[in-house]
Parts: sequence; C-alpha cells; structure tokens
Amino acid sequence: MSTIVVNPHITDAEWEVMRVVWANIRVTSKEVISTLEEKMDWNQATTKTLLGRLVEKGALNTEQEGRKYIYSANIEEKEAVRSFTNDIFDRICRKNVGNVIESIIKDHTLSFDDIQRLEEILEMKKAFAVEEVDCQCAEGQCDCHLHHHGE
Amino acid sequence: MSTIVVNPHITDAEWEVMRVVWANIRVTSKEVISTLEEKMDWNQATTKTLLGRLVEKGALNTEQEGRKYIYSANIEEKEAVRSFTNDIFDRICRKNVGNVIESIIKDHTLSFDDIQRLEEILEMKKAFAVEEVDCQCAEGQCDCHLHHHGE
DNA sequence: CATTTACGTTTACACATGTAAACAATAAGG
DNA sequence: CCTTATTGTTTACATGTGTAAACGTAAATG
Repeated sequence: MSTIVVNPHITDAEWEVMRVVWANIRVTSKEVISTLEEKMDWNQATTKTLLGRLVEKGALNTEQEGRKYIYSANIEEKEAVRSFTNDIFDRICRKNVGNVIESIIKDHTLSFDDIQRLEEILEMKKAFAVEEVDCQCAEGQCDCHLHHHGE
Repeated sequence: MSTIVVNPHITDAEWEVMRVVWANIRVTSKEVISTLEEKMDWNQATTKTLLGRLVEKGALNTEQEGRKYIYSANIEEKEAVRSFTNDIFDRICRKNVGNVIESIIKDHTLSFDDIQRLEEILEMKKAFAVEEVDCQCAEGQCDCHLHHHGE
C-alpha cells in the first residue's frame, strides 16, 4: 500500500494527536477528539483535520471498523523523538554536544534508576570516547576554527 | 528601546543566520551573506530577509556604522538551545526523560572530558534524585496512568 | 558629475501550520 | 421509513516560513 514513509515531519499540533495514539495503541477518532477537547480545548473539527493530515503523511494507519476507523501509529514514539533530538544537535557545534547534555541533565528531574543507568552508559562510552570531538561546522558558523587547540 | 524580548521563536533558516552571528560576535550583513551563500547556497536576498526578520523579532541588535549595520546577537546561543531542548521534553512523558538522555548519549560522540564532566553532574544529581519521576501527562496521552507501579 | 555598487527596506509568493466550518454518507433512533 | 447524530472528507482562511525580486538611497568610481 503506498510508498514507504521515511520520516514525516510531525508538527506541534500533530504531536498532541500522536501522543494520544501512542498511549492507547488503537483508538477511534472519538477518543482522540475527547482527549484533546479537554487538554487543548480544540474543536472536534481541529482534531479531525490533524488526524487526516497524519494519515496522509503516513504517520498513522487506519483500519476500517464498520463505519469508523481505528487509528494506530505507523511510526514509533522513540523514532519520532530521536529525529526531533537530532535536529537540535544539528544546530550546534559537535564540540558542544556534551555541554548541551549536561544542561539537559541539570534541568530535569531524574530517578535513582535513571542516574544509575546513565552512569552505566557513560562507562560504556568510555571505550569509544575521543580526545577531542570534531567540529563539523561550516566555516564562519563556529569559532572552533579560531582557537581549538588551546591547552 | 523597544520592549523586552522574552523568547523569540527562531526558525531553521533563521538559526543558520544566528550561528554566523554567534560565531563572530559582531558581523556585517556582507559576512553573513557570504557565509550562507556558500553553506546554504542562498541568494543574498534570502539572507537579507532573515536578518531583517531577526532584528524585527529582537534576536539581533544593530549598530549603525556609517552606511551599514553591525549585527550582534541579542539572545545567547545557550539560551536558544535550551528553549529548543525544552520543547522536546515537553513532548514526552517526564518519566521518559532519562531514556531520551540515554539515547542522546548513545547517539553522539563524546570526549573523555565530556564523560567525566557528565559523571560529576550525575553524582551531584543523586542528591536530588527521586524514587520515581512524576508523570505530568494529560489523561489519555500517556499510559503511565495504567501501569505505573509495576515492580 | 553620471553611473554603478552596496546595503537596508518593501513587496511577493508558494507551501506549511493552526484552527475550524461545511459537506457527505451512513448508522442509529423514534 | 424519516430524522438526527456520527464520522470521515473538503474547503477555508489567517499567520508562519523559505526563498527571493524589486526598490530606494547613499557611497564609490570613472
């Protein structure tokens, strides 16, 4: 059926719809509408439009069930989040990735388990760590080019 | 001069311009134009438009210098990045913040210094860690509500 | 001084996005 | 069976965004 969807861009409003689908796995438009009527104060027509657009761009699947559709996600939340996070890291110098992660950690509440898990990951990352991360910025968009081998 | 700019939304295209300004601190339109002509293959008019929009929304300052302007950033890169990253974490369940950080770390190259710094931060975070992070999702947008005290 | 150049400002225009009304078709109820 | 409610599809429309041409004016150059 239709071509493979590589990575449709999901907008803010559409994301609200996706969250409902991800959380419930299989939903009717009615359920999505009522959830977002409450949370977002959206008119039902708005949610209908968004469902339509998401189906159109391949983010949602539909199965006919009598007169209605059952909507289900065609892309995983994890994937969608990943492509979103990658956008950030494409906006900054690679050398700063560590700083940004640092600031994210500082800004958020973590559980003991989270911390332990992250410590383990970091331990493993040591095997692949580099002395200095490569700046991949274009000339003129980053000052690494000027003073990178300080020390 | 003008009202305080809280947090202008910077689009993808505008971000390219900001990076040039951030990297160079004080630039003329000519420098921005030539950098982006190369990297983005943009017509000079395109860069001019973006510079204008950024000034308009308060992200850039201008100082007259003879006939030209000197552009400088009015918002820090760090702040801009932070507001961008926060957008992500507003799209997911708080309980998953740790997982997302995990996946970010896995996906990127870090230096030994980065890792050590992150380890220190994590160590400090232990003092503020919680047993379980609070889900703040709206009903229907997250399945924590269903099976959160598994164990 | 007349012409070309440089640079900021205006206008343009297609497509994306948020938000929704109008419409069509079918199912459900009286 | 006719009316109403339900649910998907079309159409709508303002604002945002990417991309740029046109314009106005001052500066540089011949």
